[in-house]
Amino acid sequence: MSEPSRTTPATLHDVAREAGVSLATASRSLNGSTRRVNEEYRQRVLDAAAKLNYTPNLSAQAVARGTTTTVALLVADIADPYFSSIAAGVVAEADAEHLIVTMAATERDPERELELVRQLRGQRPRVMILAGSRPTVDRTEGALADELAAYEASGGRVVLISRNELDFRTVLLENRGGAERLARELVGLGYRRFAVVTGGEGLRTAADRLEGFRAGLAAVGGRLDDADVVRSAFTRDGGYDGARRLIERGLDGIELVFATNDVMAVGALSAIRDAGLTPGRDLAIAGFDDIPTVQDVTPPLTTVRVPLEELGRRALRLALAEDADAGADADATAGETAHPRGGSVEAEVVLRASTPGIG
Amino acid sequence: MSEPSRTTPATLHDVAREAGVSLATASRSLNGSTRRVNEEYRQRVLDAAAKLNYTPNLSAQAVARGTTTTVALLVADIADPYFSSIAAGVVAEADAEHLIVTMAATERDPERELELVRQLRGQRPRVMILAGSRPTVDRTEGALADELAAYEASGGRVVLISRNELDFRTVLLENRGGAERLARELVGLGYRRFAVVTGGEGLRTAADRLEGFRAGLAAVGGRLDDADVVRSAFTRDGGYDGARRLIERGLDGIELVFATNDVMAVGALSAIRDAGLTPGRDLAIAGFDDIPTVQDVTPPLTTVRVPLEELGRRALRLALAEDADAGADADATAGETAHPRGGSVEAEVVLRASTPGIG
DNA sequence: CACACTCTGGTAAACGCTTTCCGACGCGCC
DNA sequence: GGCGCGTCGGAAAGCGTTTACCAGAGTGTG
Repeated sequence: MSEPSRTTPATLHDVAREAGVSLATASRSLNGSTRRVNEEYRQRVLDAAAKLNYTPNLSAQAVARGTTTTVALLVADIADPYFSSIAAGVVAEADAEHLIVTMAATERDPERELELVRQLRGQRPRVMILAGSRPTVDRTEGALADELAAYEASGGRVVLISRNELDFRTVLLENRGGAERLARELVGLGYRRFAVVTGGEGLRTAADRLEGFRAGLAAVGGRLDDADVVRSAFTRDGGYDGARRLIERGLDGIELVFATNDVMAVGALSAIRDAGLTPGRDLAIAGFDDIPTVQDVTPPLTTVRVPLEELGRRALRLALAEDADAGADADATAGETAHPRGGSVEAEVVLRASTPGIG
Repeated sequence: MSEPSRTTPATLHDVAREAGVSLATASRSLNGSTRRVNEEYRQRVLDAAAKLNYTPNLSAQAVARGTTTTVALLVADIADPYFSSIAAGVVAEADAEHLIVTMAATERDPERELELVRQLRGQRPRVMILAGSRPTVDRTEGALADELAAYEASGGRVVLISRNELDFRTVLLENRGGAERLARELVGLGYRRFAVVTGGEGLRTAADRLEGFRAGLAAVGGRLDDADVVRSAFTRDGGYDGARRLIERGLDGIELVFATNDVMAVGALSAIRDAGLTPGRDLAIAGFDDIPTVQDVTPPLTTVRVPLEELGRRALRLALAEDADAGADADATAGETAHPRGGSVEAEVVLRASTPGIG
């Protein structure tokens, strides 16, 4: 019991010695090797490992096996409910697969994103998941694509979430379709004049949602003037700011403002209220994503539900599934054959009190 | 240009060969070694590395150096704004220190937490941060403590966030004090009869907040009957449920309900509204944490502001700082000497419309 | 009873790095 | 001109694993 509190963790070597077997046997007993080992030895090893509180050194295993159990996840902002929900999904699924996830935040900066990808590549993660879209035009895009391609060439798997601008496995969000249906439903409720508060710099996701919304309105006779599309940061404060500007400028008949994501919508909601208007009555509002919050604000927000956590799970599954998929030496002249897309996660319009029926 | 798209990432060996130098020189050129290397060689190595798109294999470095650049973060639930904000702080700080953070979710299950700690230990992370308290009484606590102690003995650093029940470095949240001041302020506004909706199973954080609240009330003559403390899950739905039960049972003079965290408060808010009451007027409500959402609900929630992201940053800084701190061989007979605490992050009462002045 | 198998332990060679140690070289000094 | 010293490349020994390969034992067959 006078354990001298050794300062370095037990190594496999220690376990082997303690159990009186060779390194190889110890290794074989402790992990799922194809080789069988005598039950007695096995037990001895297990006991020794328990006694020494042995944990395999993952780095060493990675080096020896030439493969890690890591998945890297890149999001724009961890505190944003959109991303944290996705992350929760990724982590949950990873856990089920005994994978470990490392996370980094791009802070919506393409340069930073590129930098992080480079850095994360050093981990040799099994898969790399990039969530959150980047500007539609962006001068680092080529570099990012190259970096990711190099990563895939070396056996890694890239999955993009809701950003189809690069040619990799992607789980798509039905941004366009969801927004289009939302537009139709809103017109069905009697709304005619719309405004949009959306993310700045042409984020792909925002652009798709806007486009879908436009298309939906066009189909059923809703009106959205270009002047009534205001751009701002893709955040809560951006939403607040956008709505404020809209109101200050004069609503001039606008009945409903569509914020291209819920955190913006929530900000917009507060802006509306702060302007002395009653959201829902004086000015209706709708968002996109269905983050948990929107059920608890007043009025609850009409939005387009996206199964965010499922999005994350799906992304990881897609990355892993393809391992089987890759199968034969698809390596050869695959050439132009696009990567298997992950299909699209469907979005569902959820009408709530923020867009009461009118007329 | 007929690059045959090699399938394995460039290794240091490749770089050395390409540059026409030895492994040692290549290694020395690419990382901050103490040894100087001839500028010409250095440049050759750098060029070769760039040309081959070389990224050092972090696992191999870890094995060779005997130390990683990883920090492990354990939270209860990634999608919960409380934890995701803390995580954002940890990640931000880690990034500044060129550390990589790996994240896992305990899902509020002590067994799972213990399991994760064991698993994560395999990574040999430089520091391990545990956020979120666990039940005050819990039969796995001893095991957890042992596991963490073993980890520290092997050179790792444990930091606990807002859970002082174990003897490790800790960033404390001023739960008790904050709640106490909140109670005083509320009584100052004219409230006398209180109820509390709090987390079940005796979570430490929840318990401290309740205790502080009680103490504050006691000091200034507020009334909180034991029967008016309802327990539920420490989540949004738990808050909803708790408030609902309270209301169904009959308010009987209760003027204000204090939810021991904001996500519960938000749930409670909805419950109040769903019960046909007007929050703030018929029943006031206050929370704790000041998560972003509470400014956007109606009415905005009175709460106790906690700088969550700072909490995360602080935790990591504490872990790293102590490296210097540990200094001499504090190893010896430190014995009862408590770990250096990280001090307490202060909490500030924020009064909002959900608790208007009365009387 | 020799022989070909199948099993299963152990030995040692990887894996991709870092770092210690050695030795070559250039320089200043007495 | 010999010698001590400082500088800097390279060879090689690790780091903690896994795994290819070998060897010995047991088993069934002709």
